[in-house]
Amino acid sequence: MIELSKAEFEVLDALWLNYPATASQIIERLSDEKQWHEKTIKTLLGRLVKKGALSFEKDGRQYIYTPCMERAEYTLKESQNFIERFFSGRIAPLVSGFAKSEQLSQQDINELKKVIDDWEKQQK
Amino acid sequence: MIELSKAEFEVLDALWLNYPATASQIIERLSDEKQWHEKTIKTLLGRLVKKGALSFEKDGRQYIYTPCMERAEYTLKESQNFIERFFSGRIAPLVSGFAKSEQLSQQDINELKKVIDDWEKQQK
DNA sequence: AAATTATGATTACAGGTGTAATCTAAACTT
DNA sequence: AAGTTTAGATTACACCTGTAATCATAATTT
Repeated sequence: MIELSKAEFEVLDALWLNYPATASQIIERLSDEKQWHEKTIKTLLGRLVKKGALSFEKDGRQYIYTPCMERAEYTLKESQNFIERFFSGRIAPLVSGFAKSEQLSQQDINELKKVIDDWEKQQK
Repeated sequence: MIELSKAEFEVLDALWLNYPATASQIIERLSDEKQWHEKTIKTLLGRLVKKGALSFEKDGRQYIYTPCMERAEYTLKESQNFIERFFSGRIAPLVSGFAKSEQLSQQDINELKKVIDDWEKQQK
């Protein structure tokens, strides 16, 4: 699995919003939430390329970046990894921990029910 | 939140198995799964103490370590953090990602149903 | 054409991390 | 009592990370 740092992920996440995109577009998108210097974001873009998380094409002297994987694919791997590390690979204990500490809303419950429902339908 | 590295967490996890415990007991427990040198584990214990994740009492020249928090408490915080970062704080999309990629077993579904059930009962 | 600007590349630098080795002193052996 | 072992403390060191600044160069402006 490609290992991304927190900051690297946030840059990639800004690209996932809409891609391909140039560095300046990504910087623009991040400018609301983060106080990062433009140089910082460029450094992170470079590291993402080096790690194989992004590819780019040249357009004049600019680069046009594209993620090398989909967000869902990446977050799935991260999730598996997380659940393996903290809950021996079982997902229910994670949800159960939320329930016990009153972190679940009725909306969460409804959404979870739907996921279960869909899963069962799909099993037929 | 106390931030622990991967390796630090694994050492703490070995202590959570049964505590209080001495360094040598922890080293013994980890010896099956990890190829860590004894010195490495001692370094990690020291870092855990420094970060405030462990406390200890002296017993002759040995230390007897105790975690400063419960496992469930720590994993809950990590989970919240994780879900915030990758799923904007919503838990259902994480579970849904597992479902879509066929990572859910019937057992997982049963366990999830029980969590939901218990939650609903508790709401009365 | 010269000056300025903007882009990516390279360099910087402190603090965290994995992975120990060495040091120091107390406890145990002989 | 002297030597040896062992526990924790200190030091080591390369790579990762956050956070840029500087450099080289191509494009744009004047």
